[in-house]
Amino acid sequence: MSKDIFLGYIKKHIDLNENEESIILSKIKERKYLKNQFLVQQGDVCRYVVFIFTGCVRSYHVDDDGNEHTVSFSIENWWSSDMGSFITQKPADYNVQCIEPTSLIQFDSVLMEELFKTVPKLERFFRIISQNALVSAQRRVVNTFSKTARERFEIFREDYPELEQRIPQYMIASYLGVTKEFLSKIKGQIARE
Amino acid sequence: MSKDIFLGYIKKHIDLNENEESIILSKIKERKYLKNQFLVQQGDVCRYVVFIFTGCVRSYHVDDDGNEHTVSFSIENWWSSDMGSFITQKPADYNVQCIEPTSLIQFDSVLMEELFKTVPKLERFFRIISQNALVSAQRRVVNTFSKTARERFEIFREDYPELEQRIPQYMIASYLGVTKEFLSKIKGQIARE
DNA sequence: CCTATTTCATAACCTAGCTTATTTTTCGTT
DNA sequence: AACGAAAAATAAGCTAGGTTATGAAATAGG
Repeated sequence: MSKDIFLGYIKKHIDLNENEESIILSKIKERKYLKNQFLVQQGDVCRYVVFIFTGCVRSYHVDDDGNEHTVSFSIENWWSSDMGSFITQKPADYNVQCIEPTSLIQFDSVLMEELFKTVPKLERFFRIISQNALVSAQRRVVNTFSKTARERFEIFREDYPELEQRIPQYMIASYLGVTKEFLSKIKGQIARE
Repeated sequence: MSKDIFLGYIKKHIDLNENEESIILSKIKERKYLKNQFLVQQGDVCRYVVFIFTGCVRSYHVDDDGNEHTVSFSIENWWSSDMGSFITQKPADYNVQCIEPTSLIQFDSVLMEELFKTVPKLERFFRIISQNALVSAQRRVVNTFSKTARERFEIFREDYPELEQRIPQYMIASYLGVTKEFLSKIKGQIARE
């Protein structure tokens, strides 16, 4: 059952005894979203951190010129949120939108603190998760500065091989930090070789 | 005394009782580095996470073309490390170098786990710290994509007003993701207005 | 199955930022 | 104070990637 996937995921990073497992299981429940539904909209306060069972979710910022910039794609067994807004309860910088029908667990801040209180080990779990996410965000900054758009695209393909098929190309462009026209040009170049 | 600065910093995020405070105090000690000394060098395994009392430390990656890309500047009351290398014990992606004489606390992984075991609340502390760092790393990615070099420079000046005076300009350029020549041009433009 | 809308490809032209080179300024060392 | 080395300014020419525009292909809804 899909809740067990969640437990399994946690247990990759920390140990849980049976009691802790059952506490966690008792508190979480699955929720489904349709394609194109928003989990948060830029400007609203983000109320949830979610863990995804199936589907795909995109976080993106729309800038003053109306251009979209994708912060992350989140798929099976991964997290999503506007963490900055969730923590501070200030308006979100990002839209978080399902780009496929998506099933997930939704954690609001009350549930989150309740879980931390009853299963303190989860602090450790989220520490580890957050550190890993930080490491890859920093790597992305460096790649943006040190690699060409084409190199970044090739790295994206290697890092997320399945993802390219599931996501419209203009979203990938906005994740790489280039226009859709230029990504199209790059693909043309690669194909011609 | 400078160790108290550290406690005060922790207590901004979590509560500590006297016992926990004294455990922490008993385990940490100050260490000093000279200007230009390395805390880690790219390719070595990173053994420490450090908390800085005074001074300034820069983390930067040198790419295949020999160009430097600054990941972060860390000053008073902030952290520094190559977290990816520290966690995985794989070769570091970054150089971490003092750009001023620096006094700090050095945490190796043994000390870190010992602290987590004796003062489990510190897991929470580091979770919060890591989440905040993640939020600003993601914001930096978006800014890199959505703002011009000049705008990013102005944001840098606002975010870290004192820092510009303490750091050579070419390092700021490498933090903004532009060449030193182009940053110089930007400053010329701004001055001429 | 048909149409409307979204997505993608292609191409000509344009610009922010890079390269290379030279000069000037600042700073650490003696 | 004086010298050498590092840092910063300036400028001419260049390129990765953006803009604008148009048409083709794929998708989704009815």
